[in-house]
Amino acid sequence: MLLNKKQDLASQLRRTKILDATLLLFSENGLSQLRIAEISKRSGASIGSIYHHFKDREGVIYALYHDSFVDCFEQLRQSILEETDAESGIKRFVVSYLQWVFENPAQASFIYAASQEEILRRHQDELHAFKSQFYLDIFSWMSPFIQSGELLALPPWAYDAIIMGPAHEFSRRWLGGLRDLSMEEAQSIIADAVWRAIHID
Amino acid sequence: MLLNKKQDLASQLRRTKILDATLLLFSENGLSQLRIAEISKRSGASIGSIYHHFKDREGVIYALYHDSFVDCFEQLRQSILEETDAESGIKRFVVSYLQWVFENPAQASFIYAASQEEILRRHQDELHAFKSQFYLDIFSWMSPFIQSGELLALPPWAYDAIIMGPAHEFSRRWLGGLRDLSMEEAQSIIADAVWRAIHID
DNA sequence: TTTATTTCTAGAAAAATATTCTAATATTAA
DNA sequence: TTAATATTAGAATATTTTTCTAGAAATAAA
Repeated sequence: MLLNKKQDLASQLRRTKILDATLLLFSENGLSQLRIAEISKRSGASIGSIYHHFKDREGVIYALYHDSFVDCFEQLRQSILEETDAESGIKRFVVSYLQWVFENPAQASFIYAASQEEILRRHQDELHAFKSQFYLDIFSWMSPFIQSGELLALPPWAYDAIIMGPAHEFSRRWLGGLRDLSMEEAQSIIADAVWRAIHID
Repeated sequence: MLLNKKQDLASQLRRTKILDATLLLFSENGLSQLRIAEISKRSGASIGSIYHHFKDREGVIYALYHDSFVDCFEQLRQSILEETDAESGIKRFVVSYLQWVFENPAQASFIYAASQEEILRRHQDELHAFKSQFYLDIFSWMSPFIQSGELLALPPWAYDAIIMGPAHEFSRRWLGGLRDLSMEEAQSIIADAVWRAIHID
């Protein structure tokens, strides 16, 4: 009753076209120059249609943020869960994130740009729920290694800062104009550094 | 001929009042809700006066970004240069940054928010010059320790990611609503982690 | 099938906001 | 004292977002 109706498909397609145009325009001119009228022109959707599907400008931005975000997190979650020892898992996590950035630079830039906006406050609860589940999964993977003394025992917030901080910092710079830096080299250097920071000999 | 004229002082004062109001309004409603008309009301400066001093809305944002940025970097530069051994220096650097964030949360938030904007592209050269000088100073401090084998020899970009990444990641979260996390605890945990990541036994 | 209901589209009208412009005032230089 | 420059003020204009109304398309009900 809910799927595969003509309207659903058309609606989904329109939504996708709007978000595709949005990402493209963001890549060209940045978030603050993103204009509804431009999205309309570029996507072929009327202004009314955009507002119908996304409520307002922030709604468009949030939808694209959300989709990109979920895509990235799912890849990360899968990666780490495939590994069975601490060192491979932690390094794979870092490498996978950088790989996602490498493969999806526009989305990655968009996430960083949008995450600075207050937009997210409006959807705080939904985002928080998603992130919480994600961190739960990661934690339950790490937990045995913390118990066994392979990984440092730290307050929960510290893992994110120590494990993901360097990759985020590098990504922001790589995306922001330093794309000639080798992502492959960065993956190995940063993964090694994180491992030194987080494990116990 | 250039200093202490009545006009310079009054002008400086007005500029300061505009930027103070801007920071306050940003703290209350975020960057995207920052309105020139509001800044005018809050600061007592007319709209014309704001445009006279800052050219346009982005000009106001850039000026505040620049001032905050310089303040932070100067404190960091001083901190590390006061230290004479590798471990104290690296740890002091991380701790000082977190301390600056702790003491200037509004400015810190503003820097993170503004750094995502394309605004900075307009002033890229000026910013780049300032940052380059800063990194030169930091590098020349680190250099002997890299030579002597106390610190890892890495490509230049890697130091920033590894040393500052965790502090930035923590700061963003702390500023974004987790202010009950102990900054003191974070300083020690993160400084230790960075040291493990960057030194050679 | 016919009719009613809901979803979607279109773009003009309205509201919100940024920017420009002109005139007046204050300060500095000549 | 006079001319030139810097600053202020806020109305007028331009840009952009958002709302609104009407109609088309799809679905559900009869």
